[in-house]
Amino acid sequence: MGIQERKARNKEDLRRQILDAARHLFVTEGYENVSMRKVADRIEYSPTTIYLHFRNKAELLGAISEETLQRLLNTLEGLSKEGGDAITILRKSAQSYVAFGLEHPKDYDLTFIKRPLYQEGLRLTEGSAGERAFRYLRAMVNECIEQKQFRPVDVETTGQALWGAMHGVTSLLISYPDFPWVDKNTLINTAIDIMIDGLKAQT
Amino acid sequence: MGIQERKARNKEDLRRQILDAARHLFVTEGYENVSMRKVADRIEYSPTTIYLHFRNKAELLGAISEETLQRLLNTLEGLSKEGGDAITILRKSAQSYVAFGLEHPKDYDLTFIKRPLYQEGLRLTEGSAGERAFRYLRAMVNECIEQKQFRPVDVETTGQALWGAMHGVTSLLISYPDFPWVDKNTLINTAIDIMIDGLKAQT
DNA sequence: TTATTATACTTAACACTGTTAACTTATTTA
DNA sequence: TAAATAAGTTAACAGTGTTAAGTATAATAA
Repeated sequence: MGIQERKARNKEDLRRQILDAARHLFVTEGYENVSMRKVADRIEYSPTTIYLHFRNKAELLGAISEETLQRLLNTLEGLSKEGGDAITILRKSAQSYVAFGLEHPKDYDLTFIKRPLYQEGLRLTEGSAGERAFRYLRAMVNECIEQKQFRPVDVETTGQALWGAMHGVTSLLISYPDFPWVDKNTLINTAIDIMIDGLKAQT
Repeated sequence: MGIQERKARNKEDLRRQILDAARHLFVTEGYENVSMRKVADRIEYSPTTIYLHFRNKAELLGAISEETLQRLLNTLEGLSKEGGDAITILRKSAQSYVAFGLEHPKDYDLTFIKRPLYQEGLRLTEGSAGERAFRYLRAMVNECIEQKQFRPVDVETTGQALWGAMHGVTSLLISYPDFPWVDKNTLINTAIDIMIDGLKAQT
């Protein structure tokens, strides 16, 4: 029964085309400046064809955001395999998180800043990228505590505070590019150092 | 020449009506679900009248955001008059900042999260609310250093890192209301404590 | 007081939006 | 070969931000 498979493959191909076209347009022109007709034009299909693959424009954005989250997660999970002590991995992860945002500012904006407003975002269902990302963060914090490099703080609270701080720096740098920031790397590393120092065990 | 004054007053009145109607609608229905026609309906004028006071919808949002910024700034500046040592004032300011966001989530969203995307936001011209807010933050950090409660960190970098952390916690709590957050106050105070601990002078 | 000019506001229109229902065409199954 | 399914399109609806042109009213100048 290769026929059904071919059909499924074609359908999947078109879905990919739509996603790629939409991401390109969303990133270059901004979500609200991109119409379904523009996306359709780009893939040379009629606008309504998109609705055979996505319920509406918000769901199209949702699918793109989910892929962004996956890419970020892959970057982060790769890091823990490089080894090093717990704090080093945590620091590198934090740096990578912000770096990802600054390297793909429009994608970060769509996924973490803009998306929640359109679609109650960030599913944390078992196995979702969001859930895996947060489990990764929890494990890092826990490791720092077990290695006695952090004082015995609450893992969940600390994880959320760390995410907050990193998301804050990232989203401000992205959202206000004209603000008179100090050197970006200095700012990022200072924010990370302050947090880590504040969590360190008293010596 | 009371006539011109009356006219100016009427004009100002209508501007206020537009701003109030627009803020109410933006906050209750969301910026993109509010049309210029809806705002006009609410004040019982034709849609085009709004364009005699604001260049376009984004500028209308900009004016509302500026007022929100003013309100936040007033709240903060009131705090420093209550007295207390430098760290206490800094902590209370940080708490107030987040509290403001959580008490007016839609306003915070419009001003700090959503606005930048529509209009390259946050003017820092001499005397603007944004500029005053940042001067206030710098002064607080400086005071903590001079009182030897903070180690001699760079004031500008530290201020920006603090703002980042607070904005991050605030915007995440607002943007992801369904996320399994720990107790909000615990999270907020933990984030603040970690930062302050990380900045304290070694004793 | 009358004619002119400026102000405040409205009507009508343009080009575009997300989305749905109804239709056509091609492909697969019975 | 006929019926059913799938894939894709056309046409339309109700609504959008915004502009140009028009109208009425009030203020000024003659």
